[in-house]
Amino acid sequence: MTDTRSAVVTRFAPSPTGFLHIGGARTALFNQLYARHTGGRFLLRIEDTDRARSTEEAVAAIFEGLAWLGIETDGEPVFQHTRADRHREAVEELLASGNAYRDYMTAEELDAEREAARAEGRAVRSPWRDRAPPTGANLPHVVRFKGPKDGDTVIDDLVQGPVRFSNDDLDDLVLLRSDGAPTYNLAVVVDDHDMGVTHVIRGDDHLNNAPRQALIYQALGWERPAFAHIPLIHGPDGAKLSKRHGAQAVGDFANQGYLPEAMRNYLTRLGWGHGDDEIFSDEQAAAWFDIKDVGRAPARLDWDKLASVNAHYIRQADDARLGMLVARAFASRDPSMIYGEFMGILDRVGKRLVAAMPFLKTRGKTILELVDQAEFLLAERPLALDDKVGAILTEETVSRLRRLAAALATTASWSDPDLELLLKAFAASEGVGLGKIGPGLRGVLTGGRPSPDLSKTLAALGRDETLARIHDALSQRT
RNA sequence: GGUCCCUUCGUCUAUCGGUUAGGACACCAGAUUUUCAUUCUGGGGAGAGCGGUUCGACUCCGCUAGGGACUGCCA
Repeated sequence: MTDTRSAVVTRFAPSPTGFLHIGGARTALFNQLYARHTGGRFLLRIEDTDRARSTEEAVAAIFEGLAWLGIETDGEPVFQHTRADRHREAVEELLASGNAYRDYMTAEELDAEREAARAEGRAVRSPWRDRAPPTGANLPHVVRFKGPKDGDTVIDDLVQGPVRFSNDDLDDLVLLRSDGAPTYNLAVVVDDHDMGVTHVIRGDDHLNNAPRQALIYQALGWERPAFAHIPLIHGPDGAKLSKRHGAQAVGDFANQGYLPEAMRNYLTRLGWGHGDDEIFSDEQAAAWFDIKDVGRAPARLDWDKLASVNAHYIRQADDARLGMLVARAFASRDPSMIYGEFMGILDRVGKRLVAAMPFLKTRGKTILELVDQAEFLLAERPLALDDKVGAILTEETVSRLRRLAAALATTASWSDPDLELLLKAFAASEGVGLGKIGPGLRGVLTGGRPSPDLSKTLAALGRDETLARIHDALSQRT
């Protein structure tokens, strides 16, 4: 492992045109996993050669998304646009060696050529490919790659296997735009080479670019990296994942109450398998992950399975962390809230939530569901009671609740097990089963909201709140 | 239209020429239960179709069908 020349180098190279897509996140994860697995390095490059489309916010969104997911890169990120001079240098080389040419076609001529090429079912080529450049004035032009017309280019894809392309089918792609800016296909090749990338693991949508890039490597006399094109993530209906499927940005999943460790586990398992293993640690994932085990078919996002994995990690998670996440999600329900109020709510409910978390966290699959389940705790007095609760509060129940309140007011211990004993003893003294006590008490304490075992509910509420809620309901009755 | 890729239960997958085709999620039924959940037990459910190769094919090959990507001076 000391031979740095053979050490694996992977990279994630998103273009900052919006948010961090969940599919991109998985690509990043696979790259990181493979680097970890091989003891190599995992780099990040921001593909911002198209300055008009790239925004600061989008760059920030990528960093944020990766940070939230817990994906760390080795070394500083590379911004592609800063390397434009180096890209142009490579183009000069290509021009000099006869592997590129200046193309003076006008927009109209290009349109015509494209149409003709499509009609004839052939690749786009410029007449300037075999023509001497115009003399005199410095006319506007792009630089195109002059690819071979004969032979095949074979990509030995680590996921898809050998894929053969006929060179004649490949367009003479633009290397330099008329404003002198480098294009994607040129920049990736130069940057991957300069960064020492050995394994290009990226989305399936780039498979068609691979032969063009391979040809550029060849023309530049560079050794090409290994390619691994992983299938895209589709929505539950099999179509490309889009907004209407509920979420596509990493941030959406965060907002919907999924834990980053659950996302990592789920995403890793999506399109990759290791026997029957479903739940595994980051260390296990790194130890097991190999590109050859990545599936070749696109995988659909399954919300139920994600939720199930998330539920597992919620149960494992630290109570204090969960308590704050739930409190924050609860407070965030009101978008008009100002920061001070927000902190106030966190302060008011945070502690109660953390204390209740041991039995609360088995009751929901996402943080948002936990908020629903914690609602009985968070609601402020006096509680609105739903109709069902009203129906339970018969004369008999009410008088029984009075006697129970008295017993609760004087009991020495307010712990869950003692409260359970008290409840049972009370039921016995009334000569009835717990079924006669439970619904009424639960009703006045929660207003009809879902809640855990009665004794746990009492314990979570605390003595003062419990008695106050009972009195609220009783005074409403009479 | 052209080039390329894909196809095992509803979903994610295991299998890497010989298995009653396994697991997980989801679903259904039952048990437990003071609400809602949880938990437990059991159950149904798959090799797209058609041809080859082979003693033997989910596994290899071909065709068909269906799905997808690309086809930009976007990445």
